[in-house]
Amino acid sequence: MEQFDQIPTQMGFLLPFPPNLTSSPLFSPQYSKSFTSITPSSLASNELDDGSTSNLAQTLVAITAQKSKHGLTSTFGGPQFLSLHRSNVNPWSFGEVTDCFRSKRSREENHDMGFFDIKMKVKKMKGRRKVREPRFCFKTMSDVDVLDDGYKWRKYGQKVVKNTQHPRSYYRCTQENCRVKKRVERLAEDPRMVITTYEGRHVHSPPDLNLEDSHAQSQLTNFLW
DNA sequence: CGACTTTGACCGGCGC
DNA sequence: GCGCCGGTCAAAGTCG
Repeated sequence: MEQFDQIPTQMGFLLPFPPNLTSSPLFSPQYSKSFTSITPSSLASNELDDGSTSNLAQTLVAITAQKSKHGLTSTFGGPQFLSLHRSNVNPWSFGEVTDCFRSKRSREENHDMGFFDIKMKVKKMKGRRKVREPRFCFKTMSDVDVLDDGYKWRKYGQKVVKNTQHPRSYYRCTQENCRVKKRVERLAEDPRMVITTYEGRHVHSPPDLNLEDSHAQSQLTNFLW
């Protein structure tokens, strides 16, 4: 597999607070205050001590190291990332980001934020509470569907979702005892864009990457900013 | 022959 | 209660 050609040259992570964020139907002020942007210092200080952030950093380090290994410069952009889960400074006590897709209502009303809407599930489950793994998702401009993030994945399903012409693929980490999953699909409005959603935390380092490698770690900052 | 992909069936959550 | 839909399973197929 040609590893590195598969890394996208452009990566627009969700969601770098657009100015009109709070005016979106799905981003009422009481929702938007629940979000916290992730900064290099907050990552470093473990301020955002939750699974999604950790896993995001983990994956970014992996991808960055892959780029570094192949002598490529990072062109990843975006000033801020969004915490998608509960944390000390993100006291969104119950709820989760469920879908990083443009909402039906937004489509119908022809909102064009230039970003995706996030649909939030805020109601409680009946009876016992369902525990969901932390998630984060991002979109990339790429010819290939599956980005090489250093981990090994096994495909376990594919589904055509409603109102999209491209199927969604489901992958699981092949590492034993690691329950991380990811789904990959192409954006209906722009098939050049790939939406990747990670769910869960890896309980191991990428097979072909030593995360203790200080070089890889130091690349994270360059990668992000 | 093992690892991986494909694909139809199945299941559970959710909205009406 | 029913039907729709997304997510998962698992048997069969493919590949190296």
